[in-house]
Amino acid sequence: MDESASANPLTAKLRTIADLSPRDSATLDRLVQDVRDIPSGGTIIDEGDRPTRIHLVLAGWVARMKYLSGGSRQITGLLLPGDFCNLHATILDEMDHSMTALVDAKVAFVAQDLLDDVLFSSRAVTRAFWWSTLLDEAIVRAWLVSVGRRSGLARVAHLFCELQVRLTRVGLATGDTMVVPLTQEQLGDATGLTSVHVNRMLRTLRDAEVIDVYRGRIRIIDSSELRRIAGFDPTYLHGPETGAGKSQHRPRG
Amino acid sequence: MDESASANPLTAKLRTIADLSPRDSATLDRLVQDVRDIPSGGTIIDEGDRPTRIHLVLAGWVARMKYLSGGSRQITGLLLPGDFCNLHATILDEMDHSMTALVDAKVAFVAQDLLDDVLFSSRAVTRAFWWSTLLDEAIVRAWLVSVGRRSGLARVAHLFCELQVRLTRVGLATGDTMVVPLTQEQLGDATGLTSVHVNRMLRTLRDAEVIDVYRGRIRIIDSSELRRIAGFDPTYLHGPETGAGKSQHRPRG
DNA sequence: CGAGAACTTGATAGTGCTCAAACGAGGTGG
DNA sequence: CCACCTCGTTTGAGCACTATCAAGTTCTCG
Repeated sequence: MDESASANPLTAKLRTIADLSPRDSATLDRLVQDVRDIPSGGTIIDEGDRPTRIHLVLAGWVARMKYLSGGSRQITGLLLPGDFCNLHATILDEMDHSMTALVDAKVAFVAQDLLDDVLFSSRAVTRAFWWSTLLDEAIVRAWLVSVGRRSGLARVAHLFCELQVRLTRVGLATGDTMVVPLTQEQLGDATGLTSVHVNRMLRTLRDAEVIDVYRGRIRIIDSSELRRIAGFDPTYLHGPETGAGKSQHRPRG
Repeated sequence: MDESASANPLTAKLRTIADLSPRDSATLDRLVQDVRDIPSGGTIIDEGDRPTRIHLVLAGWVARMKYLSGGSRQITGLLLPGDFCNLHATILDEMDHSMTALVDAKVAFVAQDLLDDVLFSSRAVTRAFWWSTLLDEAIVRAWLVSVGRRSGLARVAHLFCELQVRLTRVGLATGDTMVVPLTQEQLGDATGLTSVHVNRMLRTLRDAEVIDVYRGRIRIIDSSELRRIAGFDPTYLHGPETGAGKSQHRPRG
């Protein structure tokens, strides 16, 4: 959208921790060649497919999801603009989950060779890509912690805290408001809850005047209270804004 | 233990998918220089620490764990011999979780430079390391699916199915029996259940004559029934033994 | 043999699920 | 412009899976 700077959200994201030269930035733009529009609900790659390209989300939201035989499903990751779907997926035989666009999305399809070229183009870029990979892993682990050990209310709150940080990094959230185009069913699939229960947790957060939800737009009214409810410690997002909220863990037994 | 072949469980694991030359195998052994004994319950690296080395488990079991402020904790990964704790962790500022030995363990501490040397020593090794990294990610995601969408019984069963495959790869399980030195509380921390409930699920599996648990040793009596209960599809472990159980997912909505 | 850790089991409570129905908003065709 | 249809949200009632609390019991090891 902004033509003066790079329109590449990946650059914005990597700048979170890396000092990218204009040349690095230009190199990253080389990834954006084969851009495809994926309509809302469209599949980018399906379980069982053999991956041949790497995917980079440029616009819209994409979910990593796994369907179970009973018909239920779990969203194991939300990919925002600037996020990759598996940097080296082409090494694997077949996909064990699928990637679906949750809203109309733009996705760059990148050949592994091109990716490798870019990846090793400079020390800063290599390092930034590794950071990005480790961040993705950290996010999945944080989700596992949420789903395994937090209450429904805390899970929903925690997801919002995370999204606020991630969206801010790519310029998609400013201040206290962000667009979260997820249905309550999708929120449930991401947090391991049912849509009915998500609805009740949202109402609780609204009644407590912690957040305001209106038409896919979330306004965080009381950020510190939201983080308290969530037990949110941004350390795992490994950014510069981490500061403040250090964890107070205490080993047991 | 077996002096004739490489005593390096990493080699055994990577051979699952890679054709490693004797030279590759020797290169991998170079990682095993600074080996430390970690007693049961000992911490390898703690939340908040700045990682300076990569860790490779050689013997024993190690858990990735995250403590929450309420005192509860979630195990987000079980590292068996041959498993790395974060190939490039040194890129990150500080650990967002800790690594603890669940039994007496031997862990190789590897400098990032040495690791990089080995990593790029041959095309086969580079590829094998990537496979290993992607596998780790896939396992976390599978745990997330379990905890988010499976019943307590299925979660416990699924973990056993996974461990059976992983232990077999490094020669620690033969046939239907494996040593699983986890307390019921630790099983609970891994599956998002309480120790009491784990106990009941184990009893259910035992009463159904699906598994036999005795003194930290598990014998799988009815493998296909265990996999049915778990909804286990080994595809995510991306090995050659994947074969048989293809998933039958059916997208919804 | 004693002490502590881990396992078992029972009773009770509660968080979150299931089933059901009504309501609201957006889109489409008449 | 309105009827109608669909998808998503909202709310209620009842239930079930899993947590919590509380003893016992068994195992392990010094």
